[in-house]
Amino acid sequence: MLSIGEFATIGRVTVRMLRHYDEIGLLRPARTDPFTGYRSYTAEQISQLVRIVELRGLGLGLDDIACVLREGTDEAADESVDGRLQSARDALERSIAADRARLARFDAYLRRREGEEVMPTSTTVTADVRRIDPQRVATITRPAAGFGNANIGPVIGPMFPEAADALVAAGVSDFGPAIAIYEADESGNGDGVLVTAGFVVPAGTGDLEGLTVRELPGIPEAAVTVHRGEVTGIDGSWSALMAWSEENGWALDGVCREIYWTPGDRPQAEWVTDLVQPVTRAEGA
Amino acid sequence: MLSIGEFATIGRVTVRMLRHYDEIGLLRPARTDPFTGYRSYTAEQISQLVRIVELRGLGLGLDDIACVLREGTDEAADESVDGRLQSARDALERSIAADRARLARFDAYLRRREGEEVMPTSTTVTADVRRIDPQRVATITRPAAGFGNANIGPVIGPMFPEAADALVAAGVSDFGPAIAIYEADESGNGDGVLVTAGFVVPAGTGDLEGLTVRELPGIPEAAVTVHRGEVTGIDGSWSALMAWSEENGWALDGVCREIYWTPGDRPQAEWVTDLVQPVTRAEGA
DNA sequence: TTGCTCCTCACGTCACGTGAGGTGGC
DNA sequence: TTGCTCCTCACGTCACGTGAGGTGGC
Repeated sequence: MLSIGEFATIGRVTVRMLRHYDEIGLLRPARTDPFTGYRSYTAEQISQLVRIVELRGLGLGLDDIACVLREGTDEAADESVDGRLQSARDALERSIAADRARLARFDAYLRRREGEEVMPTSTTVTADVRRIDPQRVATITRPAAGFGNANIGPVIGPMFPEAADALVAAGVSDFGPAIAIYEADESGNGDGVLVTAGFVVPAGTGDLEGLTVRELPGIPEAAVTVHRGEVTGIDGSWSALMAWSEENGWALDGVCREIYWTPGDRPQAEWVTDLVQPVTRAEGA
Repeated sequence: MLSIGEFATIGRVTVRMLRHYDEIGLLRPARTDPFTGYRSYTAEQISQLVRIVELRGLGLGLDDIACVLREGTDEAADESVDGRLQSARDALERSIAADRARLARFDAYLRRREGEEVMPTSTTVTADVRRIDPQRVATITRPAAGFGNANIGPVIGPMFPEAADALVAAGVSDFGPAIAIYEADESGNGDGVLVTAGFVVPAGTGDLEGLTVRELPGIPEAAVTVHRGEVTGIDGSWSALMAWSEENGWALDGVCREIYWTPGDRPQAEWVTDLVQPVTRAEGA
């Protein structure tokens, strides 16, 4: 019989860990003195401990380890053990992939920091690249003569109240933020833009009179920044987002969107607008 | 001014996270109503939140993030921020390396499991590969005619009491477990073995009369199993360890050791002995 | 009045590390 | 008596998730 200290030394674990394994029933000492509480282990238990240490080293949780150890003696454990091993392995792979992506972003961040130190007068944009989930939207689409707030503004202005009225008329009152999408219009002289404006509606919303309901696909990687205040200044934020994307090694890839988070009854100075530009990793970046 | 719910929606974080950031002082709302406790945020604070989310996505802890955000306004923060970023990046790299090693061991473990299912009668050895730290030992060395317990036993038997007596005579009484090392003896007919036996002594122990004190180097990767019981059965455990190493894609690489954990005054049936064999990853494994 | 948003505690997470305070055998 | 090992609580870790129980304005 070995004392807890001897057993811990041989197994290269701490005494505290052995007490913990006892407490959760993972590895009970062969004997516990009923008066002093002293734990005693047998030499045979070393192999159990070695297995626990090995499995823990693979990243398994103690409950999974308990299942693996019970294998062969407990039918319920037998059934779940393969699944538990598989999901632990999956978690490990996901963790590696996530950490690698993190490291790439970290290095991009450090390069940007360097750039700012060298050239501290450059416009500091707070932007990042993230995944955008699919959204269902109820919209109106109209042509405009070109990009830029001067062309877009007068066209899109009336579209939001119209879309909101149509939604209310159709009995939908719990719609989300306003959204705008800009696509090149190839039917005209080539400079035209198709302006789509409307509101996010709950998933599963069907057709609505006077509105086009469609599912905007999710975007795996989109450069996103926030524009604050008057809509007249939005061109500058778009330029800054484009510049930021290029500087950080992202290539523009797809149709951009604007999401107006703030209700229309607030003063424009308080508006908060997401600018969303799909991107892909640029070659050589 | 934005309510906590609006601010959370725009920033794609939970309300609970904003309360947490308020609590730890990372991001205080622009205003907190003194009577109701309601938090209000300004549109300008969005950029702060975006930065926090971005840095958290790089794996930084909230205290590190606080430091980065204070940069430029707080000299103490300025000094530590580069170090904090560096150590966060280092941690990320280490985590990736550790997870990759884990994954490799996981796959080796799964292959072994497969093998056991196919051939459940095979001897099940509980062994694993781990790092062995350097140890200081006080030893005696003598030649034996060959490997195996029949050759080694009679030679090594008297060496432990002799070494222990010499240690006590030299005034060292707090020595650790007994240890044995076996090296091929190239001075004879080629079958001979140099048997080194002694005890682990505290780091820094100097020369001792009648004993050779030396530093055993650490081993980055060693296959280790535990032999339980009589020393006469130790050959079988060694064979099993060699077989296990080969089956799991490890090539033997270096001089093996035995570590006798159990004090000599216990019956041999209770002895616990580590068998340690340095290995390297076999080609093609 | 019903819904909705907001509030403040406060426990739970995971596998122990780390004292505090005390006991038993050499 | 001094050291050493052992014991049982019980708090702390990290960044929140998740109720419980209650309030304020439409």
